[in-house]
Amino acid sequence: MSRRPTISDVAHEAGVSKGLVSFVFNGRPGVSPATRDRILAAAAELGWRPNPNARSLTTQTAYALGLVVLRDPAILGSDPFFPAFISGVEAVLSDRGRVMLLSVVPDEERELETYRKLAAESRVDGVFLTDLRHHDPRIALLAELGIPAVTLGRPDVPSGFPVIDRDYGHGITAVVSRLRELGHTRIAHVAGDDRMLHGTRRRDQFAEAVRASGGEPIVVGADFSPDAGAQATRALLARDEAPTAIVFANDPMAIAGMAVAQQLGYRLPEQLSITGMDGSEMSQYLFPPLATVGNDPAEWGRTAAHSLLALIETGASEDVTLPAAEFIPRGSIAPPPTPDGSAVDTPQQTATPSTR
Amino acid sequence: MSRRPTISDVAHEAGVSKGLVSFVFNGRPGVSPATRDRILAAAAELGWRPNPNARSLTTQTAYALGLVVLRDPAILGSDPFFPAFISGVEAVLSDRGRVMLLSVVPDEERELETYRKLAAESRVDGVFLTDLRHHDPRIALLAELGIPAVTLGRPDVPSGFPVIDRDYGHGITAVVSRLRELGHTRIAHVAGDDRMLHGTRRRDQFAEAVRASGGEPIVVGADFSPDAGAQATRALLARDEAPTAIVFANDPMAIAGMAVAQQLGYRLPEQLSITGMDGSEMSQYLFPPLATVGNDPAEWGRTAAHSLLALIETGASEDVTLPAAEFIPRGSIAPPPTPDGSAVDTPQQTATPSTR
DNA sequence: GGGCTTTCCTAAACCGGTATAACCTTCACA
DNA sequence: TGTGAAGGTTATACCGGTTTAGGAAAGCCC
Repeated sequence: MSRRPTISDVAHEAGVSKGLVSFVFNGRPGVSPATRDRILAAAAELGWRPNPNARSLTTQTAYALGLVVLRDPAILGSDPFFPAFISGVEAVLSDRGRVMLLSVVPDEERELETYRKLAAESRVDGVFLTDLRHHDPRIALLAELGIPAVTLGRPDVPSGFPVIDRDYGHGITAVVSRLRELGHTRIAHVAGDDRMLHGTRRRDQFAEAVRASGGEPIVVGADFSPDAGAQATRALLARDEAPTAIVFANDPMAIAGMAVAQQLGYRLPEQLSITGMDGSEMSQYLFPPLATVGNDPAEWGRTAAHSLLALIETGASEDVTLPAAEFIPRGSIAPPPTPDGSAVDTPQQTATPSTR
Repeated sequence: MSRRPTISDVAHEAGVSKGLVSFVFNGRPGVSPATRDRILAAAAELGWRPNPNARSLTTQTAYALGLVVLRDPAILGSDPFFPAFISGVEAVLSDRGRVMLLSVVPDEERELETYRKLAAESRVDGVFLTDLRHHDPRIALLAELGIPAVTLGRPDVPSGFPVIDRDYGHGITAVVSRLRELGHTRIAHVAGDDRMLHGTRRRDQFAEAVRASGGEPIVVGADFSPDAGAQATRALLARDEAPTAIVFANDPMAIAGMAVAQQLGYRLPEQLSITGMDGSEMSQYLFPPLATVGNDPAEWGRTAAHSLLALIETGASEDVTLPAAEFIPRGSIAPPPTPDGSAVDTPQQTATPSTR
């Protein structure tokens, strides 16, 4: 209804000048305790809070952090990372007087344009860089624009920004070890998007883990989407020597892969072991429950937010390493089918008569 | 590196006063075409864009819209609605000079506090109200704060805000009809969160559809989370007269429900039909593919954004009805098991010997 | 008691825009 | 030829804060 109170209203109410009110709210010394209390009381009574837009003008601070998500809208919904990541960021921001500005863009051109716009309009004090790509153009752009940033993962280009990272290879190695222990020799990987750093890294870590255990990695490319995951699974299972275990680069692909295998008549996990990555909430509610590698997006969010705020407020730029990713074993893995038993129990044969 | 250009820089560069530059960028008449071009050229050369913070001061506009999401962080990740909704909103906003401000809060207290803060700080010009609850306190609060809003769904309390809605009952009725056609008589519903309007509405629409077709609805409460969906499914299948079809109030619960049934030894869909709601991307990549009711969150986003902008910019407040929700039939439904066949093929019996 | 700090406070400029009143030309018209 | 209107432009106040310079009052010292 009535106009929002301003600093002048508070000053008038407390019988002081605007400047003093500002001093109090910025915790600056040189205000007597008595007046301080009077000002705080006046502000509380009027329900006044400093207007960040006005503050921005003089402080050259936007009181906001940005997140620009480049996503094919089609596969956006199946990715469980962002909502949890954002809630982690928010948990930190809510007490720090900053808000989060979110943008979802369909392609790289719009993405870079969005950063330029945020910069030109002084909308944000810093940004989170997620889903790092190879030779990611955002790093140089943000450096040029002078916008502070933190990267989720270590870029493959020179970057002065703090890095938040986690040893994900640890979990991947554990997956492969466990599968080898169970007796699997033909272990395949359905990889994520090759343009993304964590797509190829997970692929490399998988390959390395398999080789380290004396095996020969089988890898087929995909892009983190359930659709690609399903196609890759179909291709793998159509091979002469089909793998007995498939390690998917994320949970949505693994879920789609499980469905493809089941449709082909595979009994899971007896005839095919499957694992996912990223430890989505859904994974434990599948049948069989999906073994996966934990990731904790909310922890990424909290940590990234702390780092970014530290960088902005104090200039402190320190890399943070999150705890190594842990393998979460569940019912979707088992020993491979025995070679002799496979004759009577070939999945494709039992599958053929099925109705769909 | 160098200071961001200001309107004065542009004015100086073009050899005119600040006012004229402002006129040009606000599309006001009374500027000669020649000067107009000169000003635009100068602005382009300097890469200048009006600073929204500064504009806010005089225009009393924040150039931002807000979305406050109240979510138990634990179930945040499994909900595919928000990412797609946001991308729909963004598609509209990106050309309109406004950004989206996102907040994720863990409880109602923080939620309301967040709205108050956004208002007191003039952070947003309007907000989206999603996940409407019974007697939703946000409606009155926003009216009191004077913040424009649009609601996704029709509130059960007096509200002057525009309503974006979709006849979801249409899809639910289609689901029930189809199941009845197939011969199901014991059709159950695993309901969503009772505190949410769409939780109870879907439940009511289900019950009504079943009764209209001459049946007796079976309903068990849940809360949209996979965990609750799994528990509800277990409870239903443990009944003496277990349902032959289960209609879940959203896809994540349906996925969890499918897993529970499969774990109990049910062959899907022959022995149990299952449907979801909200038409998530994942649903089609399951086995069997999950029949569901479409929803198109991105369309909600685009529409809500248009409505909210119209309300803010022109005061136009018109309700919008999206196309009725359509049933998406898929492989997860089939005729119920025949009563005679059920003796030899009782799920629990074949399940018992299974290893886990 | 005069000079010097210190403490507490105010006035005013400033941030980068918008909005308004006023000004100067130019031109049409009587 | 004087007058008024229209078109194009500038000067300036203002939005709601922060920041700086400076001033009044009180305290300290010798």
